[in-house]
Amino acid sequence: MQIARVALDVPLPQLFDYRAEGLNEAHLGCRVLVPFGRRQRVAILMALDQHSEIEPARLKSVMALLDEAPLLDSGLLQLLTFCSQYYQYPLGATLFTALPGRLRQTEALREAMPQQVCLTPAGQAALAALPAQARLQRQLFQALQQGGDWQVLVSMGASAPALLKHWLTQGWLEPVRGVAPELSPTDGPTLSPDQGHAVAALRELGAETALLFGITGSGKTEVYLQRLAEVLATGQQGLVLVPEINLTPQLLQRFRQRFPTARIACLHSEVSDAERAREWLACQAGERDLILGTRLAVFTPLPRLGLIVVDEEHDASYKQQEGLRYSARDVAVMRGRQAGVQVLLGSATPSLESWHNAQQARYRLLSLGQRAVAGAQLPEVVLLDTRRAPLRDGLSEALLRVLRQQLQRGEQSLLFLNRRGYAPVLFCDACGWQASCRRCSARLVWHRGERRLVCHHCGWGQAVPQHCPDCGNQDLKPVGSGTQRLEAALAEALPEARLLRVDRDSMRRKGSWQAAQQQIVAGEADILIGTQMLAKGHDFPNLTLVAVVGADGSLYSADYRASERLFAQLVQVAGRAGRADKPGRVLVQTAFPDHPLYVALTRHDYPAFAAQLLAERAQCLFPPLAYQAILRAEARTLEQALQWLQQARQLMLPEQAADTVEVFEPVPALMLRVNGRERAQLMLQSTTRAALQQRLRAVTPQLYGLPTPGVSWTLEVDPLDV
DNA sequence: AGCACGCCGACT
DNA sequence: GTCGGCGTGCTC
Repeated sequence: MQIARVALDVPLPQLFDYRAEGLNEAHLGCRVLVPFGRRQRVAILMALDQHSEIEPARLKSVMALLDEAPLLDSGLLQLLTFCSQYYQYPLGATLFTALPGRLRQTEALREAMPQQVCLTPAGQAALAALPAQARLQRQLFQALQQGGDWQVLVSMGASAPALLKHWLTQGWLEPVRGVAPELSPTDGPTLSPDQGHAVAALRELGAETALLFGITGSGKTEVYLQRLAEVLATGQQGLVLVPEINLTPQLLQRFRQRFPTARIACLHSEVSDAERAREWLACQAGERDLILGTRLAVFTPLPRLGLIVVDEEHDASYKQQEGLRYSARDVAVMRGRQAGVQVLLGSATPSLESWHNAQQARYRLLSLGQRAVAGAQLPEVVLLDTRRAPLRDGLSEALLRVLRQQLQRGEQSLLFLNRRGYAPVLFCDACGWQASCRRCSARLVWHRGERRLVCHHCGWGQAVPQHCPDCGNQDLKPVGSGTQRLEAALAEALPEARLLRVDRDSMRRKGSWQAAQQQIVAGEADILIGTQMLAKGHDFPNLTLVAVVGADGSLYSADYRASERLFAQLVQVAGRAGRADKPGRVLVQTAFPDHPLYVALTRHDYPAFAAQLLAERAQCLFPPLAYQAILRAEARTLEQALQWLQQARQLMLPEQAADTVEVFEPVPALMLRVNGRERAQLMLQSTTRAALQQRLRAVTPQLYGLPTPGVSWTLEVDPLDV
């Protein structure tokens, strides 16, 4: 009896056995339909065997084979199996996260329709003598003489879809395999010496990982383009990952210009399900040359993969924060190693992980020192010491003065504050009460425009109270500033300035971000007030000043990664100031002008800052000098969560004292309550990745056996937030 | 994750 | 007397 071992999209750490006839090794990686519980589910065939541990009476049979050829090739299966192990996430659930939604479900199993079809010789023969009254058929036949676009053909008549499908099954039509066009990249600009050197080095490097370290404006993208051109020219596929969908349109445009004949796939979460499935299949069939996408694109099947680029590799959005908690950057490196292709990580402020790897010569470090455009200079960074200057609504007089000058000169300014709302705290002077969320251990943020207090963690909101609920005091004070308060303060201080606030609240409506960008480029705003959203990648030619306020909060945060992130953010937003012909300036309002982070920032010296952070991390034994995994539990009460973790800890403790994995005591989470559930966590740490992995492999299967009364838990390997 | 089964409160 | 709450257990 033949046994099919299949993976299902369930959070269970095992595979399931079914009886199966007529399957062979060539079907591994194909989808099958199986009965599971009371329903039928799609599964992926992982192995064939003659024996099963399951007693024969309990074995059900595979109902159908859903694919002729494997949906996941052996390389991807291997990569995903590795991910499942590394991230301690069930194999079935891991495989299914790599599939586009359309290909995961029982319904919508409809064959993805081809984009282009043509008549086969058999079709020519069979359809040549159509009766005159079969008008639609004759029309279709006529149209098909030159080969046809499926969408166009289908819309030629009401019964056209059915007819065409019938002809396909008869073998009278066949999908046109996309023919790889001659790839003739249009000439790029002349490379700077640094760029030229980097491209040459990458060409020699072979299947290794390189870290391209280049300051803003040094032309990292041009290096990617050159390398991609070389890869495409040999008929291979290039995979380019970007952190956010916001960044894809402009990069896509640049790719289109440079590679006008390349077939480009765009894969990110805003592409519709149907489209994503279609593009995914086209990539798999080798009918796409260049793949541009966000983190999920790292799992795209690419039979001719030749190069992986990870742009802005330090960006936290490469980390998935739910389900399979993978880092697309790390998976990309893994995939490159496994597929024998080069991986190119690029950043102006590399993650400490990657920087450390480069220092250890695990990655090849390539630096782009100067700005690529001749004459362009780095913006001057000036610190505004606020220790003696009084702030009004978070703004110093010195800053207002500079903004006024900008106005007079007719140049744009950007005021950067990474905090939405009017004020992050609403405070009662009389009794010390603060507005806080009922469901989370977080303070409510006052949104003045909406006249509401909003929790930024669970979204819960309430009207602003007229008086203190504890003591009745009517004078509740906003403490601290968000973008709304800055906007209000500026409107008062600089009434003639045209202000534009750009944050998640003001850009909620679809298309408003695009409209805002046009407005900015058209010079219809003098001062932009914005969060993170404004920091990334957008070039506004008339923007010559970036002012940063409220950054100090991240300097002495409990989160040891906060300063690393702050530095990256400031470098990024500073990069918005000034372009080729207009020098830019960056002002940072701070009470700690001597802080090494700011000193490094004024000197544009990432390496010095990174060296200092690495020294700190080494001293405290934090990543990247240690490897971590975190086990989180949430329950109705903290006690339940802690108790469950305590049990888990007993399972996880080392068997021999000499083991190098530390299992810390469970502790309440920094954000104790979210959404009415209380959370606790337990940290595992080791100085070697192998030891940590070994322990996890030995121990996580047992976690599934632990009774979980009212407790839900997750395990995260290489967590970013601890 | 689904989806059953199973045992206790407010409703036609 | 039932409808339905979600606690517990299973899926080859």
